[in-house]
Amino acid sequence: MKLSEGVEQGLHCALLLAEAPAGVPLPRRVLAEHYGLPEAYLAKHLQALTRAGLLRATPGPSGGFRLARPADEITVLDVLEAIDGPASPFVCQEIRQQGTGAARPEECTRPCAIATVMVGAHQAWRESLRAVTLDQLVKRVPQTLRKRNRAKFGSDPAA
Amino acid sequence: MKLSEGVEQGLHCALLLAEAPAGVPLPRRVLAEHYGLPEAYLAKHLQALTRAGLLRATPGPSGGFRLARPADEITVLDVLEAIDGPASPFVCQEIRQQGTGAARPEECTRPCAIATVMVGAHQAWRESLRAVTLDQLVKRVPQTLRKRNRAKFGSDPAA
DNA sequence: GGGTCGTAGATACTGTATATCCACGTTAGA
DNA sequence: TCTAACGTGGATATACAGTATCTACGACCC
Ligand code: SF4
Ligand code: SF4
Repeated sequence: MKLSEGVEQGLHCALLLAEAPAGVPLPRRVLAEHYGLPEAYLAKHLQALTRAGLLRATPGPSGGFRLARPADEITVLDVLEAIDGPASPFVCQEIRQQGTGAARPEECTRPCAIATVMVGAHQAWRESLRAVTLDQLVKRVPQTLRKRNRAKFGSDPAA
Repeated sequence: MKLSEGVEQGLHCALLLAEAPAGVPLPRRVLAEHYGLPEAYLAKHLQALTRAGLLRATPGPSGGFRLARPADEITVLDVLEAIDGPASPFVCQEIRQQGTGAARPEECTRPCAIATVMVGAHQAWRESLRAVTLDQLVKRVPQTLRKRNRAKFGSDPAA
């Protein structure tokens, strides 16, 4: 079981966009260079985030990506599921209905205990990620680093 | 992100062993046929469970696999991590220290916020699985099915 | 109004990890 | 001693994450 590497890239980029002033879109090239990431691969994830309605993309010169909503309305879970998909890592193979010891259909009317446990665990995982917003993450970024980023991307709100 | 298919197979087999009477080992061939699973592949997972100390394997004629401890001392998490490994699905790539916007080492003394959130989610997931034992799962198996299994594997405790 | 550049978007290809299978060696019982 | 079970290693097939490339669109400049 391994989470796509794109999730971390997407989270970092979303976090950086949350740090930057609202009106200034950052092009994917800038994002890629800022973190030393392969630009083509990052493009795929930024598209996924855009399709999910988390980012807003504007083409043309001086275009780029920016958050589609306030940073306190975007959760870590939103970003993760936009990139990695909402599916549960546990996929049922209906083992109980196969082989010589197969259960009869009338014994499978209710979801089996194993599947129930796995669904519960997945929900616990999701809840834990849903509880944190980008806004909360920004506040934990070291002050010195935040200051440098603001200087880099033009912190002047009177644009 | 996808969980290994072997996890479900391992869980079903462990559950069946928990249903069967304690002293009777079941050979892997019987387990495989009971659920219609590829025997060679199942062998790999049963070995993993044995190495983890959850099952006890006895070679030779009338040998097979049985639980190494009582069913109420084996959790779903035990089985899952024995087969799929204990690693967190989120692997850190240290993105923050790369690229033109790299953070300085003195800004990375504490684990970053993103990693913290992911670790927390993983722990929530594990706790949810640790809370359920094989014994509890057995009680949720339909009575008719349980009866059939006992009849099949010899329920006589006076062996 | 037309040309040009810089952006996102879509598509095709490659590499790696997972799932499956097989063949041999080892151990314990009859 | 022969048989039936587990143990181990490696070869093969396949699915998916990761990579590179090409196309379409919109703003800006002339
Ligand atoms: S529903 Fe339960 S019994 Fe059926 S295949 Fe899934 S885990 Fe196994
Ligand atoms: S520790 Fe945090 S900042 Fe560093 S690579 Fe991991 S998620 Fe990113």
